[in-house]
Amino acid sequence: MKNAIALVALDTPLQEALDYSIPAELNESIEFGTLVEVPLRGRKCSGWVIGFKEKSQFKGVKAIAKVLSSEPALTEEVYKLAEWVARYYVTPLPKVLKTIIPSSLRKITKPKLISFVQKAVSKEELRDLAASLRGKSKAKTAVLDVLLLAGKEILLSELLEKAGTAKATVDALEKMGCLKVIKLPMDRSPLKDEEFFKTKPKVLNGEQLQALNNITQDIDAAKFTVHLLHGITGSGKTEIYMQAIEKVLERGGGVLVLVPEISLTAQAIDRFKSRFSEQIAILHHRLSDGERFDAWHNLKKGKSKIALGARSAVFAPVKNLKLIIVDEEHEPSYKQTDEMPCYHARDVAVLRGSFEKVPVILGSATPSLESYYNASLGKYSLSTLSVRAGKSSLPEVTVIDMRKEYERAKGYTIFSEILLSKIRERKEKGEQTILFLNRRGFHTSCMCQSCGAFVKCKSCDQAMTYHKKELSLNCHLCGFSLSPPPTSCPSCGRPSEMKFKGVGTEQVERALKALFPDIRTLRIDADTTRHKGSHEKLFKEFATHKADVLIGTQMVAKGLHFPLVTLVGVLNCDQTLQFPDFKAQETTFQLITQVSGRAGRSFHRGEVILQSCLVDHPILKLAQTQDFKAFYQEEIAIREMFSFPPLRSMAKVRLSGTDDRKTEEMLNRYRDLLLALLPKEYTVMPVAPSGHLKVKDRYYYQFFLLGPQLNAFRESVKKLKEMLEIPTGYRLHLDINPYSTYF
DNA sequence: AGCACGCCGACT
DNA sequence: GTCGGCGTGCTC
Repeated sequence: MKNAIALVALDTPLQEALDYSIPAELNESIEFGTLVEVPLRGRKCSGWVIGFKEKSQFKGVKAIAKVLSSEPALTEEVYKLAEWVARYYVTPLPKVLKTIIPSSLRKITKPKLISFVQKAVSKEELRDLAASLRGKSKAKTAVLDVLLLAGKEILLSELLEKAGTAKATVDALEKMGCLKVIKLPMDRSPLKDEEFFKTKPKVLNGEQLQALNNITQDIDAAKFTVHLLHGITGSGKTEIYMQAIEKVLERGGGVLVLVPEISLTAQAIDRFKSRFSEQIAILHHRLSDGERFDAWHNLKKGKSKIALGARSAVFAPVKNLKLIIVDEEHEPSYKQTDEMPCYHARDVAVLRGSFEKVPVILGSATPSLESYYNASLGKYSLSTLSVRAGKSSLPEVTVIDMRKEYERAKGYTIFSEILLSKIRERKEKGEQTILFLNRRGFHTSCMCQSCGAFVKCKSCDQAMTYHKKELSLNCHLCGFSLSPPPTSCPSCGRPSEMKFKGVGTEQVERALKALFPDIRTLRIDADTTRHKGSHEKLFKEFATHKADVLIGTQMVAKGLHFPLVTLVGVLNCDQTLQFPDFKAQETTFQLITQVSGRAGRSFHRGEVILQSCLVDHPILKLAQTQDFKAFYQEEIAIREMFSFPPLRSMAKVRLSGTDDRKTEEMLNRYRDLLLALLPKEYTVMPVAPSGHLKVKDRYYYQFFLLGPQLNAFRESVKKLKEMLEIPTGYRLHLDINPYSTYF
C-alpha cells in the first residue's frame, strides 16, 4: 500500500523527521503539510507531515494519533523554503516552521459562527406572550417586541442593542421555548464591507514601458531573474508593479507583493485595493485568527490571487506563483533581528523566485548597497527610472550650518532662521510642511547637575527620556516609566536640580506652537500612534489639510504621498550619520532621500532643508544632489577597503545572560573555540558589549565575523553545539548578514 | 525540548 | 540499604 508511513517533522528541536504509520481512518485527511499529533516516548507531540514512504526501517513504528489542523497550512513550495531558511540562518526547522505558519493555522479552526435569533413559535403566540409579560418583565417584552418586528431572523447583537438588554433575557426566553438562538457561518473577509473606486492603468513613459516589458518577458518565459527597479521618488514604480500584476492575472497566475510595514503604508494598500480589490489577500499582524485563516487558505486554493503583506508574507502559500515584488527593498523592516531565524524577507523572496522559477522585482529609490552591487556584477537586471511621473520635479535641497545658527542665537536653537521663515511662507500660501526628527519624547535625557549622572532605567543601560505630556521619564527599550520624574538624583542622592537635555518630537511641536500660535500641528511617532487605527487617522487628517505642519520620526519618511507638502525639514541629520555602525552612511543617505521625496510630489516644486553641524560631510553633499550613483561609488569603495558586506558575508554571534561578567566570559570561550574551527579566510572580531549592554536585566555581548560565504561558519556552529554546552539561562543568538554592527 | 536511565553522595 | 542530585542520550 502506498502512503503507509508519514514523515513527521516534530515540534521539538529534533533535527530529523520521524516515521509514523498512518491509520486507515486518517488516510483521507492526511496530506502534505497536515499538522498531526503523534506519540513520542509516551508523550503527545505535534508535528508536520513533510513526506511519505512505503516502508520504514524502524521496527516499532507508532501510529499518528490524530489530525490537528483542519486544512494543511504548509505547501511543498513553502516547506522547501523553510528548509533553506533553517539551514541558511542556522535555526532549527521547527522554530522556522513556527515563524512561517501563523498560530491560528496550527490548530483546528472552525468557520466563524455568528449568533442569530429566530422565532420558535407563531407570530400570534409571540404577541400573546408579549401581552402577558407586559408590565411584569420590561426586558423580555422589549426583546419580543423587537423580534416581532424583525423578519425571518435577526442578529443577536442587533436584537440586544435594539431591546436595550443583555443576553440573559434572550436565554430565559429560549428556555421558555418561544425563540431559538442559532449560529450561522459568516464570511470574514475584511474587505467585504469596503468599496473602492476602480482605478485604471496609467499611461507609462518610455523608461517605465521598457522595465515592464523586460519583466513581462520573464513572466511569460517562467524565468527567474531579479529586476532591480531603481526609480527616483515619485517616478511611478507602483504603477509598474500594478501593470505587471495585471499581466500575471491575465495569465491566471498569482503574485506575492511585499511592502515594508503594513501599518505605515495604508496609502499604498489602498492603491492596490483600488485596482485589484477582490483578488487581494492582505496579511498583517493585526488580522484576527479567523481572518488570517481565511486569507491563508484563500491564497492556497487560488481564490485570492495576490498576497500583499510585510516581512512574513514572503512565506504566503500563493498558488501558481508567477511574480514576486519587493517594494522599497532597502527597508530594514524586512530583516528580522529580534528572534531567530534572523531572515531577510527580500533575500528569501529572491530565493523563492529561483525555486519557483519566477521573476522577482526589487524596487527602491535608494537601493541597498548589496542589491546595487549584485546589479553591477550582472547578477540582477537593472532598470532605472530617472524622471518623476506627471509634472513634478525633484526638490531642491539646502544644507544649513547649525553652528552659525547657534552663534547667532547665542545658544542652542531647534530651528534655523531660514527654516522658520519658510514654514511661515508655506502656511501663508496654504501649503504643508513635514519636519523630521529621529527622537520622540520631549527631552532625550535627564541629568543630575551635581554629579553629572544621567537617570538610567532600573533594568536597562539606557538614559530615560522625558515625556512632558505624561510628566514622566520613560525607558524606550523596556517601557519602564518613572512618574513624576525624580527631583533628587537617584545616583548620588543629592537633591540637586535635575537638568533635561536633548530635543524630541514633543518639544519640537511645543516650540513651534510657541513661535506661531495659530499654526496647526500634527505629531506622528510611536507615542501618538499607539492605538489601533491611529496611524491611518493621523495620516488622513494631514492629507485633508487639517494641519499645516507634520512633525514625525522615521514613520513619516516612508512612501507617503501628500500633494500639498512643498517643504521638508530634517532637524538633525547628524545623529544617524555619526552612529557607530557600518551602515550609518547608507542609512542616512536613504533616510534623507526618502524624506525629501515627500516634498513637491505634484505641481509645486519641493524644498528640503537639512540642519546639520557637519556641513562638509560627503554624505550630506551627496544627499543634496540626490545622486545615488555617486553615493554608491563612494560607499562601495569604503566597504571594499574594509572587506565589509556586500563584498564578504557577515555574521553576528550574540549571547545574553543575567550576569554581566559571566556572559562575557562564556561568549569569549565560544569565540575561542569557533576561531579554532574556522578556516583562515575568516576574520573574527573581538567580543564587545552590544549597543544596548543591558536590557530588561539581561546583559548582551556580541562579536562579528566576516567570511567569503558562511558555510564553514554554519558547520562550525553545529560542531560547537556538541563541544560547548551553554548553561540554561543564557541565550545564544545568531544573525546572518546583520543590519547593524552596533546593536 | 522532555523524559528516562544511570551512577554517586546523604540519610531514616 | 534507599532517596534523589542532575549528566547523558534517545525519541519513529
